[in-house]
Amino acid sequence: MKENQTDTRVRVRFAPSPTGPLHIGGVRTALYNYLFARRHGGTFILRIEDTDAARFVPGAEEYINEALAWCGIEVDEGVREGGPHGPYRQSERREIYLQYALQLVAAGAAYYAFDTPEALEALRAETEARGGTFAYNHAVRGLLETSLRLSDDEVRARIERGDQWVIRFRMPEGEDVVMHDIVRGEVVVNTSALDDKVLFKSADGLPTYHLANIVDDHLMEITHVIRGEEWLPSLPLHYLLYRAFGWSATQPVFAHLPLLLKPSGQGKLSKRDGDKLGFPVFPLSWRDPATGEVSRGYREDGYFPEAFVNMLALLGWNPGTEQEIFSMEELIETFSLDRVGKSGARFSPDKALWFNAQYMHTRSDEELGRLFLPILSEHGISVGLDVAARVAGLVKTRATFVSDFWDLASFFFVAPAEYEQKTVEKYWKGDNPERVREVRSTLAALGDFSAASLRETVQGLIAVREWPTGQVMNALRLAVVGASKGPDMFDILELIGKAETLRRLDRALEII
RNA sequence: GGCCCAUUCGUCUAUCGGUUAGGACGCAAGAUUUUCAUUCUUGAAAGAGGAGUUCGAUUCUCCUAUGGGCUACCA
Repeated sequence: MKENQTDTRVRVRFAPSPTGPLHIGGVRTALYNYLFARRHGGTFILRIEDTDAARFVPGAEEYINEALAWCGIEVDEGVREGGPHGPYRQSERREIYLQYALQLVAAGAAYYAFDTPEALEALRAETEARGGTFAYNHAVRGLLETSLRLSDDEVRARIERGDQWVIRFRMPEGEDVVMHDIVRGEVVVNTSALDDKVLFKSADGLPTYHLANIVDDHLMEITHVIRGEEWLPSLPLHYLLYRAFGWSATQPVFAHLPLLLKPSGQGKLSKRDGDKLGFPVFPLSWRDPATGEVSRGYREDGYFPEAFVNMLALLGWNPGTEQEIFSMEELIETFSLDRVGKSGARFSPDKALWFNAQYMHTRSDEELGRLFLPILSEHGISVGLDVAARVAGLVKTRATFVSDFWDLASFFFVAPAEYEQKTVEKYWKGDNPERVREVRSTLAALGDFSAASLRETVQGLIAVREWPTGQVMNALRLAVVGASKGPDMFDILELIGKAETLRRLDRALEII
């Protein structure tokens, strides 16, 4: 694959379950699939795996679409986009799975089981009471109500009279399955440790994940399965299913991604973590339809999608160079699965902040001004885009989020209501108030109130009077801004204008 | 419990047997600056432990420890 960088046959899929909002681990999986597809000129498919009706959550599918779109991950084939291998929602493909399950039964690779969930539960409890661990496997399947033991007539009769049944995979005994994974290398598992997984259930007429996944990946001609490490334990089953179907030759290549861990390192990041961790775990905010509980999202927290994607891309993958800032295009050019790490990564909120600040610095003043405008109007400030953009440009190196702008720049629009005590003590002393008074009268006589002119005038005055620059400038800043912060003084003065400047100086001279 | 995966600074990571173990975030100090930032420089900070293999192991093998995943008629 490394040599063959463009291979239009590359087909990858992101296959989430609509059981709630996608968390950042899921977004990362989608991103890696997308990058891999684009890198090789292949196709990125979005397949909705809704085979568990009980866990379906309204709005989850829309959320997935919106989250991917926000990240700039474009779907080539999917529920919305359509495509030659549809439908792309498994609940709409239900007719196709049973025949495949039956094919496996006919081949002796699977069998009917009539045990009720209750009976199984009782068996499990009984085994555990004896200190054992229950597994539906080669050791017990011969004892249970299955087509392996029952006669064909009995099986047919039970099905016809409406008994519930499932089809289970007949896991071979004592066989070493040798698997290959792009990120992990060779993995060997002996089948004796595995159980007979349910493939299809009559109760809802739907397959389980394992069957649906293999059948759909085959039918959709998926070439590479890139998914989370939590799937590694079921890889032997999947290998065996491909073999039982006779599809081993066209079986996809697998890559299991390391998990994203909680910042504490204790456990994988989960949907339920919500924002209990002090940072969002979801790309977009989410309102739980059942509880009404709202979880924070990166978008609503003010992250730029490019920064979010950049941060996520580097969590588990690295280019092998020291470059850290990547546009989507650069990621596509550089991404490769063999540079994906093996160990789980803890998510670092600090690094996410840093990434956003980096993107903030390179955003144009105009774009930031546009984002600043609604915040200004929330504060009752009505100005043009040009002013908002200029102010944004002056404060952006101090900000991580656009939402920081107001705190950093409110003094451009509103005179200080109070003066920071610490700064008053430090700079509003000695001759400083008198000096400010003199600056004030000089400015009052000044015609050209541009930053350049102001700089020349004030610095000229300071030089002539032989004042200590820092003292005067800081006293001036205190009077105009109210605190010891902010951009260049002369830029501020130019922006607020002559009248407002004089007003603020007068007020400071009077009050402080 | 069983099976599987992993293990380099606090965190994300580089290293494809020989390096002063590199970078980034965060932290500390300094420089620049009229303030706050930005930026730049510098610093502290790591190979889980034990056996092997080898002239030589962070790198290969094994054991232990620790962490994680899976072990549903969920995905």
